[in-house]
Amino acid sequence: MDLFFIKRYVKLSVQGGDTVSDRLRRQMPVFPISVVMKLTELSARQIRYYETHDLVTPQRTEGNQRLFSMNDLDRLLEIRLLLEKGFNIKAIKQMMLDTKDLSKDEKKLRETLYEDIFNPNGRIPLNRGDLSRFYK
DNA sequence: CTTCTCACA
DNA sequence: TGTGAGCA
Repeated sequence: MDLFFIKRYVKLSVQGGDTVSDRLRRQMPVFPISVVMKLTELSARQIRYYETHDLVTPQRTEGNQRLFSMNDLDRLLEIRLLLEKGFNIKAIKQMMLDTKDLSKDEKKLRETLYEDIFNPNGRIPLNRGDLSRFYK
């Protein structure tokens, strides 16, 4: 299945509003790894591997089984997209870090980066210098 | 039967 | 990253 189709589908479910209940709904741990595998087309190995790198943080059941939320799902789809764009885990980790403690210029650059990267037909019109900051 | 962790002919 | 062992 086309990644952008899946992503759009998930986005519809993920979007919703910005009310407290909406946020809670997006954080609700409901998907077992088998469902996440099908929706993201990632292997269980990959999904668990990304968790060890703190790219996603699914909750656990009493039996220690992972339960993913809508947010987790959306995040995994972004990871896969970035992977297909040729970024490695370290780079992706840098890009997906919380942006709250970044400078204005840094935020602006990151926004531009994301717009380019997540454009279905888009290339990544960047200088090596711009990109290298994510490979530290 | 599904998922988990760990380890590597 | 894949894959299989051995549990829960």
